[in-house]
Amino acid sequence: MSHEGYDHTAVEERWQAAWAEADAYRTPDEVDDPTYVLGMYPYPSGKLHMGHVRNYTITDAYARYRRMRGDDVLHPMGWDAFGLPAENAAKERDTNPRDWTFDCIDTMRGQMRSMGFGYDWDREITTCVPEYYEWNQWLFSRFADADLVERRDAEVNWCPSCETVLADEQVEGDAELCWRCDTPVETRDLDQWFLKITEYADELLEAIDDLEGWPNSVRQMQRNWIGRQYGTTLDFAIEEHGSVEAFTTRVDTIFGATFFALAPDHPISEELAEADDAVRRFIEEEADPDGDEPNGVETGLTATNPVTGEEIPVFVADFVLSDVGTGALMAVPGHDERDHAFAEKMGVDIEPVVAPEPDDWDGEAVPDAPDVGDEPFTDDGVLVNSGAYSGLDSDTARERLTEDIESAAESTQYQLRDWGISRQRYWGTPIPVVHCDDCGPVLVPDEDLPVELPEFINTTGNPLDAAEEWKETTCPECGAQATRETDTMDTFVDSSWYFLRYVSPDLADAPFDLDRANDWMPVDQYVGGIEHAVMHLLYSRFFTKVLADEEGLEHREPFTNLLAQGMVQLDGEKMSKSKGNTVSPQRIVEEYGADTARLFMMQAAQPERDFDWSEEGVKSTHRFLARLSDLVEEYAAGDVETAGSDAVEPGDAADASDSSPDRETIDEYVAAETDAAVAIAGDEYDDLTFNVALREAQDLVGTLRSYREHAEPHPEIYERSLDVAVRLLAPVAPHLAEELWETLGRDGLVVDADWPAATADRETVERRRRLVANTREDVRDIVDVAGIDDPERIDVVVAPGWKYDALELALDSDADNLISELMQESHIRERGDAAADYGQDLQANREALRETLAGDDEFDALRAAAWLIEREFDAPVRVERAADADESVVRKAEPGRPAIDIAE
RNA sequence: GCGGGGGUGGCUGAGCCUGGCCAAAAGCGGCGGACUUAAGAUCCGCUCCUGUAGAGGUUCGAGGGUUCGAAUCCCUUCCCCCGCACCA
Repeated sequence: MSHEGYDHTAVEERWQAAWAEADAYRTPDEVDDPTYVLGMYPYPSGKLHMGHVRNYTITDAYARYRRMRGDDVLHPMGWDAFGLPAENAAKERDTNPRDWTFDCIDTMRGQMRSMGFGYDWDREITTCVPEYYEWNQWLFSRFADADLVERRDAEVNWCPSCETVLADEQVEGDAELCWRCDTPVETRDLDQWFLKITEYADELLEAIDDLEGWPNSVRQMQRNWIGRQYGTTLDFAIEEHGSVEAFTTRVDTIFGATFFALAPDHPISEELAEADDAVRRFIEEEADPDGDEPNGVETGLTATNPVTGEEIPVFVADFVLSDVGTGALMAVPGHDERDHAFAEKMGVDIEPVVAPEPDDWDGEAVPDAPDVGDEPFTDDGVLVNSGAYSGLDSDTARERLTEDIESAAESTQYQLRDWGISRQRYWGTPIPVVHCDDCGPVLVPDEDLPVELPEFINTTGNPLDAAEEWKETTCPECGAQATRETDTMDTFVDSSWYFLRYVSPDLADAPFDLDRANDWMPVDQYVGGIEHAVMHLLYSRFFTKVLADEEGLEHREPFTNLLAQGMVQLDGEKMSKSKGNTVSPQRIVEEYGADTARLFMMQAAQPERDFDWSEEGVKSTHRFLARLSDLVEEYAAGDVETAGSDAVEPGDAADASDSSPDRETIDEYVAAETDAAVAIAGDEYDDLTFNVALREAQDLVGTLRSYREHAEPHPEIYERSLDVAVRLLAPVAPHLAEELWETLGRDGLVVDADWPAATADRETVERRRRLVANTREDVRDIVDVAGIDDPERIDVVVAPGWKYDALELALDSDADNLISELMQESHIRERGDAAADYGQDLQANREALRETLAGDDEFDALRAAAWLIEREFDAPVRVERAADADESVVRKAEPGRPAIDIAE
């Protein structure tokens, strides 16, 4: 037989063609509620990388598994095709973003096909075509109808050289340089379009609790991001400037507020800067919000504490951020780390007003004030030095103070900001707005959508600004001359609802077919990188909720189960182009085949864990597939001697008098292991723990190889087991599985085959395997320790029935004296000393006793596995019942542990 | 700092939820053997220490604890990774 492996290129191309021919992955519109399996669609950057391969292998394997289980499956793919890299690439190559993007898509689609990913390509979507992005515009209008769109001034990163806005991620280093041209980035105030995601902050936060199919890490990251905090707003009067609102979560510490601080860009700070040089100098030169050190400048003003009436100094301080709370805070150095540090530096008073709650506190007494000179006390406790509020616990004090202070009100703050979607770029969805001198910004009417992108103009700034002809239009309201909005949308808008478009990708009069979406959504299993934990996943949840409220979608969450897949690393480091430590999927496919790449990745680790790419591992996987291929080909070619037709059927156990392990017991062993593999692999595929499922499949193949080597396999059992092994591997190695399925003479495609049926109780399987493994190990130990070079015969003797009975009794019994209880059973008592000895063993190990297989089951299991021992030691093995064996040997046998006697 | 996830034998990596069958799967690497003219592939073993009949000892980051019994449960501590963060 050949050990060259198989011709993976030929096999893979052949079955890719066959699948296409058979339309194997098509999900018809008529199906009721398919299992929706989705991988995050890629940005078409040019080529697939290993991260993509892993991501899409996971979804593909799961989709194939569900299909074999009989589900209708929806498994689509598309392209996140808008984005700045296309503009840059177009400039570099002197082409345009559209052509470049479609080239990339063609390449990547081809690579996906060569990986054997089974997508319904009839549902392919591409976000950069007007047929898609017109619905971004339409949705923008619906959001506007629902009062969820706002245009306002915002501060953005601006590169003066590229003349465009940069995302935060595109500003590099502490020096804040443009990622493209290393120009220092400036901030600019621009009119920006926002989607009011904060309107949904509470629901987005609270519904996280019910996302039980999501990893905790992602759930927690979203909670942090939304950052809801309950507290109190209240006014401090600043002389000459009136009242200023501050937000605090610790109004219970207000008696210890010894100064007041304003953000450098707070309106009052800016006002002060005009008159006060020191303040101006601080704001312009010293303030360093990114530094560790809190800096500030005294304004000479005072603020009035609304409770105590005390006048406290007002500072402008750089640790106060204008976008947190109200940009102004009451500072309590006795009970806040940062305020403490600042007070020490500026020489402000530090007063303790909360004491730790004493262990034996009666709920009323006022404890001694703690020493907060060196360290603040930041926990809740009992109020001290707080007038009438002294002696209250922090919680109660917060409630009362919020009630009692006239300007105070309970207030909830969020870290989540509204979503600024304006981008001053070409390659995105034009925001469907026209600016009219008289009417202001006006939405483009639905019937005029889509607003299509004009031809790309290679220019330094925003090409849309340069598209004079395109820009000029008329106002939809008054008909006057007007100009188009030149901002395009953040590409996260595209991806916030693309999973709905797959339901009806060609629909011309709505973004998605509502009835079908109601049936098909939510996505049952979503798989993607952790880098999207917040942005994409939060925006998608937001869109889904808005669509539920405004458009009749009957689902409020888009993704039931989420898997954040781990990274593919090389030598413990993330693969990246800049480090040059990438492994090209294309090379792997050429060298070893797609099935090898897929199988290697899936068996290397749990899908959510990082793992190291290993060329050795790939080779090993490749050899495994070659061995499997050989095994099946050789059988199909009739090169395997199989037992004749007079062979005993499985389950038709050999008669008990025949105690040597015969061929038919081997058949039983193989049949049982096959059932076990099916049951376990199925459970594990369900849980997406492909690594464990595949281990079963690989072990089964190993067993079958031994079977063929050691015995003349029973034709039906052998063929069924080969058939099962092929099907267990089909979700992950689909091409070779098809090839071997055909070789075995099966009808149809394995992709359409049923998952094999088998009943096996996992616990029993594990006990059986454990018994066999332990027994083999014991034989090895004995042979080794006793220095037996060439065993002549090995006897394995199962314990007598009464010991199983005694064990059973011991397990059930709660009597103090087990022995007397056992001796009440005449069939045990009559064993005399042996019974007493065993009884004592049981008594001594009372707590550690474990249920074993029944005696007959142990006998059968050992007989079935005897061939493994024979093969290993090249000696005949007799598996005997106690009654048939020598008493001196039997004595050592216990349930779960047969006696072993080796003759030299 | 807060939150999340980890630390297992030469390496990778299961096991931990649901304690005993765990000196701890599997793969890789290493060693020995079979096959081969040889290499490769394949197959059979070994791979913490001691041991002439299945035993004993010491191990799962460290230290305590619970338990008849801990890689597994609890507490403390150290280290690594990820996310958030002068967040009022």
